[in-house]
Amino acid sequence: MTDQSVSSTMWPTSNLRNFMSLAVSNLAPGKRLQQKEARRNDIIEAALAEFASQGFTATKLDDVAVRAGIGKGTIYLYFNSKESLFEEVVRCTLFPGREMAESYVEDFEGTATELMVNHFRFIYGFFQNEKVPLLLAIVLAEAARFPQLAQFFFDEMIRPSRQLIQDIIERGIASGEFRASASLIHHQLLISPAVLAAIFNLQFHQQEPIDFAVYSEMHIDFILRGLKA
Amino acid sequence: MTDQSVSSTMWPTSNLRNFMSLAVSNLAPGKRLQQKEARRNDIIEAALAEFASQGFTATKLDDVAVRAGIGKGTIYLYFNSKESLFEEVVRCTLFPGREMAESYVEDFEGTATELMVNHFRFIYGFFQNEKVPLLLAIVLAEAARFPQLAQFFFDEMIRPSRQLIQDIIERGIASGEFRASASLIHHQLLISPAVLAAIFNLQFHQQEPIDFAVYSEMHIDFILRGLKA
Amino acid sequence: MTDQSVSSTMWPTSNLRNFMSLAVSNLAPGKRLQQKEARRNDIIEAALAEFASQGFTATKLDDVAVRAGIGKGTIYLYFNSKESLFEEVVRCTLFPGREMAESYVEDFEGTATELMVNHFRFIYGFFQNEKVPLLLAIVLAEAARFPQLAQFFFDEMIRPSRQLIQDIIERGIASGEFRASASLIHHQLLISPAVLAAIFNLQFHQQEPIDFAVYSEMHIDFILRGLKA
Amino acid sequence: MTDQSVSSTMWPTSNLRNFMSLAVSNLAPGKRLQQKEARRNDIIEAALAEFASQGFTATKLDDVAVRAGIGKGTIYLYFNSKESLFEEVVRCTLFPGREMAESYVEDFEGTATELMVNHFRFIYGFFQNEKVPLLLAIVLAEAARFPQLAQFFFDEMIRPSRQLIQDIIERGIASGEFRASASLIHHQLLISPAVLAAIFNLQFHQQEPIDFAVYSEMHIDFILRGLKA
DNA sequence: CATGAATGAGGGTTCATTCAT
DNA sequence: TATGAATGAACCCTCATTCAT
Repeated sequence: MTDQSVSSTMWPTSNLRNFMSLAVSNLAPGKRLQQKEARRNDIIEAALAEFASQGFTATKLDDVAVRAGIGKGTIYLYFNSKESLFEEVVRCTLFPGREMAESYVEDFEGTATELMVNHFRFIYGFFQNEKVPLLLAIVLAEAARFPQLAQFFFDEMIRPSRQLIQDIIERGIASGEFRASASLIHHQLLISPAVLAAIFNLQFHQQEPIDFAVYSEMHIDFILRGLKA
Repeated sequence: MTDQSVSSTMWPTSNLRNFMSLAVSNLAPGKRLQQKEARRNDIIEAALAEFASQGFTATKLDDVAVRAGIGKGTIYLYFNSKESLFEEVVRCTLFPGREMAESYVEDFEGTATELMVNHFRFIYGFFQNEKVPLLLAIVLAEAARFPQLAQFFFDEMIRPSRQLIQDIIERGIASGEFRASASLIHHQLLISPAVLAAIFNLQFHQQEPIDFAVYSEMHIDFILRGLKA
Repeated sequence: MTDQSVSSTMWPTSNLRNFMSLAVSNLAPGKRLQQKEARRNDIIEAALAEFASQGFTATKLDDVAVRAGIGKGTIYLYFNSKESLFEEVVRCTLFPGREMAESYVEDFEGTATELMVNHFRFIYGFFQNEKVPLLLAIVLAEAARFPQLAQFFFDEMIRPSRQLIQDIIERGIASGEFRASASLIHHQLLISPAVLAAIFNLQFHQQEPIDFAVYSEMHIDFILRGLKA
Repeated sequence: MTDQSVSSTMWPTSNLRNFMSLAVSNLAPGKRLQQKEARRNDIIEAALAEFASQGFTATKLDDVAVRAGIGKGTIYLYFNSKESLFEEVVRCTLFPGREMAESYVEDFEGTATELMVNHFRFIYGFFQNEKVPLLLAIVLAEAARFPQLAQFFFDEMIRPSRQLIQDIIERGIASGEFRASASLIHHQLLISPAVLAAIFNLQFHQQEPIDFAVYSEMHIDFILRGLKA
């Protein structure tokens, strides 16, 4: 195996599922505001579930309302439209992962190899939350007709994700762990197998589920083989 | 470098665009049947264009009919529903690529390395047809709501695609070109970067188009690094 | 009385009600087209009834469809929106009157006084069709929020109406029947009592209906007093 | 000319704009009641502005509340429904004009001609307040669907208005200024040009605004010609 | 008294599907 | 066989009205 040296600092993937609720429920000034915030979260959570199972267009706001246990019109007290609700769902679901990854990479002090390994383990952990790949699939499929969403997704998710990986690669090149030509590698080369596997696992799990534990380690091993000096 | 040794037998990517029309216009018994077949193809081609640019739900059968130059009701003489039309479109668009790839791999007589290189060059050539990645994106996003389509897609596209790659890998292991442990590699590890890059190139080409010529060679190089003995 | 000299050529007000149907049912090429045309008229007639009794905003297209004996969606085969349907209703209801008046004035060969008298008798006859004043009231009330309609109404109804009256006045001045300063008179000064009386008669007929026969002659007499040399 | 003899006692049109506020702020028993009354006026004023610019149906109570600087629910502490609020707005906007006109006519001691002239000058001054004609237009258009409003409007505005004009006419006949047959003249004959001109000026001012100063004097002149002995 | 969050019926509009011609 | 007019269910969104705080 190539990933021998991988060490200590593992990602606590177990609590990834609580990202969203943690992220939104800040301290609230008054009781009224607190409730409003809670209600807003209810809607986002219900919408997430509906979008994930129905796709964007096929999702009915009625169903979102029913699932959230509120009236149909209430949604419009919190969001301007179905589309902006979807954007919020994407934001709330995907942002926490990005932020955690960013701060982890920044603070990490081990070797680049270790960091790369841990970063991808984190990614796989994040994708375990089945909503994430579903949203990714929806965005990938419908981005063309929602330019605003496409821009937002590119700026806030794709670009930062690329930056992280490039940073890690640069660090590895500087330390002599990775080959110099690795700086040219497009980050999609590295991350695509994780994204697609997550999506496939959802959409085709009836046909043939992928064993993420095995798949992810093989992927990481493959990456290290491709990068090593 | 790993990618220099690639040789001779290149794919004639230039005529990839004609796949579909070729694939569908099979021999027809009588003249009447021939016309029916032609009409059916017109519809599929028109539907492909619409599905590709609008997505599944947003595509209107009116527009398909207009583009095909026929009446709206005529579509229902050839297809039972919008959904089954979509399935046919997927089938007709993706099958030819599979079949060409299969016969190519079967007949190839060079090294496994060469074959792998050419196979992926073919895949990238096939994905150049911009309809293909869009259909993939749609299938990936909506598979959950079209179980029949998901099953068909898995059986007819994913499984054969995996088989091909595994065959090539086995051949390379047998010849000593690839490491023995490569037989365990999931084919998605190898193919995902091509699929996702194609989709990204469509949905985010406004943000940052990928140079396929560069990307594909880098991808192939990366694969060979990961597989080599 | 001032209107003594009024003579012969009276307006056949009795058939004013048939304007619309006459105006639209042109000869139709094929049977299919004929039916489409008929259906279109059905919708306009139903819409006229609904708009007249409910006003623009309060009119439900469901009700229009029910009254026309068709499905709700059918309306959109003939009109782009509720607003454009309303425009068509206005056009079909008010145009015939304008055109008849124009050709009558042009062809008339008697004195200006006679012409003025007959013109206003025609106007009162036209307003007997109770739909007309109702549409006028709606336009007057909602024009501000439908600029397109306002423009159309001004160009096609108000301006031509003014032109007719000014023509008659000029003719009377030339013949010495009317005072020279009458050329400065705004046409609204002359026509407003007819318009408002028609509207009042509809909206307040429960309170105190106006006897049009008496009112119109008094109005005409008043006009002649104000114009005479 | 007929309009030169108009004399002295002109209407102080300058302060017509303050009618409304004056009219509503009656003396209030206690301080609490005074505040309630003030709040009520705020709502009416805000509603007037909204109704005038949006029409009845298009006016949103949210906007009224925002404009009044109060909560949305508060409106229902003062009015039973949107409709009754509208009635109150009409009442408060149109009443003051009626009352001022009535007392002016009653107290006037000059000739009937002078009185008629001044009365119409007052009317035109009153209509300068752009809210008035808009409310008139709305009432005219929607009276059929608000029978209660129609009745109120007829009793409180139309009938008194007619009475005033008939009084002036009678006075003129008695003094020999007006022809005897003038007693039969319907008051709408005289007042319609003012009403419609005001409405037209609002709804079609983009197309062709009417110069009220000129128009009103021509109208008055026309009336005197029609009435004179 | 005052608030404003919550409601849910209802409207305009779309579009897959049907069927008479 | 082919058509395209007709349908009507469904969806997003609005807003007058209510009521717990």
